Amino acid sequence: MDALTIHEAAETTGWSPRMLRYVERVGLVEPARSPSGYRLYGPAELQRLRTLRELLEAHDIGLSDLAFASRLRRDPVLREATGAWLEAKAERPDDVPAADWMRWEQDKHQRLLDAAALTATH
Amino acid sequence: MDALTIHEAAETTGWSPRMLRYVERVGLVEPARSPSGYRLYGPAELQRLRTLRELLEAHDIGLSDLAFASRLRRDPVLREATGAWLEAKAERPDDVPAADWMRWEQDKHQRLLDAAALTATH
DNA sequence: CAAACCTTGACACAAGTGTGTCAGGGTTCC
DNA sequence: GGAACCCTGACACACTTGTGTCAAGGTTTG
Repeated sequence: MDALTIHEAAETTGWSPRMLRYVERVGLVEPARSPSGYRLYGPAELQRLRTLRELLEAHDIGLSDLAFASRLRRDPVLREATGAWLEAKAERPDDVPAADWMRWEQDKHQRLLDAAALTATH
Repeated sequence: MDALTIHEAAETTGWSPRMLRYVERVGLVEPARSPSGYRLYGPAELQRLRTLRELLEAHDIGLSDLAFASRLRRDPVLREATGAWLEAKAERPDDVPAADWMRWEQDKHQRLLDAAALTATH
């Protein structure tokens, strides 16, 4: 099979072995393990590691930022709470007629329910 | 008018004056200024500061997390880039028939265009 | 005009992030 | 069976985040 060890994966992705372990602990790329516990990086993981590098460098963000984004998308309550707070900041009432606003609120609640249902279906 | 100085605002919101300046520098609550440069906190800012405290404590997140969430919602390119990366992680192909997938991709591009148009309209 | 505010800037410090290196001990492979 | 890998855990360091405190100087107000 075509799975690389951590040093090999480091070579082809540009990360250091140390950082591959760190990326794993942050929860962003978790490779399979061999019976004896060796990390095994398959083509999918290698690709994710390469795009991860590009993503971080292109936008000057950190692993923790991405971890938070991941949390945002997994936790609809958090997403709506932060969304609501930030939304108020950008709010310019004349931009949004009352009917649109109410429809938006309604949609938001629906989205919240949808998301909750999704995460509930394991 | 009913605008409070930084110490008064600190009293009624539970933040310290030091932290109110920090919150401002992070870009989350930016009070008006008096002609001589004093910060003036109106009812809107006070309310935002209180809900900000609740939000941070309720979800155990930091100011920087919220700042990143703000950046996410202002920058559609960043949003789609992070979204695409994280999406791949949760991906389970059997959950998503090809037709749905293509529709989703199409919607995503439309959303990206919409968002870009929105931010472009100043 | 002096007390009691306000401003910015700096020093300080704990905790978290990102990264290297090294130690002690298991695994693979020629 | 020894070289060359792998594992976890720890020490170390720089930088960021979140806070407090203090200094030097402007503002407001009794």
